[in-house]
Amino acid sequence: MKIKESNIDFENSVGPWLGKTVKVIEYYLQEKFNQYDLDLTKEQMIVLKRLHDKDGLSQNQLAFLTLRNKSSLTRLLSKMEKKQYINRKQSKEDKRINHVYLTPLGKEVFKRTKPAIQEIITTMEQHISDSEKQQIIKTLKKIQINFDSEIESI
Amino acid sequence: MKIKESNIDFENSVGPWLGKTVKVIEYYLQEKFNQYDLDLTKEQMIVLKRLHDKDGLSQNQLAFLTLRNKSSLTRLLSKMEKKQYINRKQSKEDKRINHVYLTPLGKEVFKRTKPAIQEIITTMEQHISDSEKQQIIKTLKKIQINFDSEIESI
DNA sequence: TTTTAATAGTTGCACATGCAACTATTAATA
DNA sequence: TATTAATAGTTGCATGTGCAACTATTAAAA
Repeated sequence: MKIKESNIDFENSVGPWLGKTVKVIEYYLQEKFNQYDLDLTKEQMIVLKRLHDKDGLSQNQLAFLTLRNKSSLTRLLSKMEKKQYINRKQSKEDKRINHVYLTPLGKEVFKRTKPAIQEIITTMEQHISDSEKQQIIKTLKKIQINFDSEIESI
Repeated sequence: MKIKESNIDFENSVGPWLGKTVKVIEYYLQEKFNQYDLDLTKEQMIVLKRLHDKDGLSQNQLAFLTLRNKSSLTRLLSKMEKKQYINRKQSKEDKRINHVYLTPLGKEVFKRTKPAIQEIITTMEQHISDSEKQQIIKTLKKIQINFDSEIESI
């Protein structure tokens, strides 16, 4: 008689599927950027996008919006500043704060990402209906909320 | 009269949702490992898991299975070897190949990850029905296939 | 008002990553 | 068999990451 094993069904859990999917997307994204001769990492693209939405954000706000540690953002910005995509300006009201602005070059580079991004979205969402798309987003939101409420309760 | 803008709906695309969800999961995962006093990164955990499934894999196979570059795996293994979780043995049939084995310590550490992993899965899948779970995995598979066929055709 | 907190950003440290060039070894071809 | 090509793994280089300690500045409390 075989005793039931209490093995964890890690493989059939959602986690690994998510992880792999994201890896595939990221790989393809970088590929596209290279095809379009964009001197840009996906992380830097996200920063450009946020600044395009709202220029002059503080580093803190930018770190929050792009879901990264402030130290990580500091270094990301340093590289982008060296490439002349952004610049920092110290706030006059509060000297602790740096406001971050897109340069004309930064704006132009962001504009040039658009067709690449569009292609990626098109590729990704092939054969996926609109309701299916809404459904997966709904589930992803649920997962995030599951963790959020868990983390807050610590 | 307002002309329709051809802006990309990046925000409502599935990509960013996936990215954020994975970030949240990874954060929580590392948190749990610390709680359980596991001297382990999530990447190292995945290697342990693969070796637990099949001991003695080559580095090449392991890199493929864990979805990473072989150079990245080399360094991951070096750290794990230093921590005595694994060891490399050169193949006698083909001296280019290293077989990777779990040490007793590695096995023990992997065993100790199980409750942590179980908690994460439980948290993650709260309020998510089984059919919903099957649905999201199905959609994720579709996305992967979308990219795979795109990449192959290059 | 002086002292103490909190906040914004930077830096050292350790980790993880992909690409391309490299070494050693094995397989394929001339 | 000698030469060439392919393969497995390592290393240099540049990138990105979080944590904790640090500086400078501002806000709050004694």
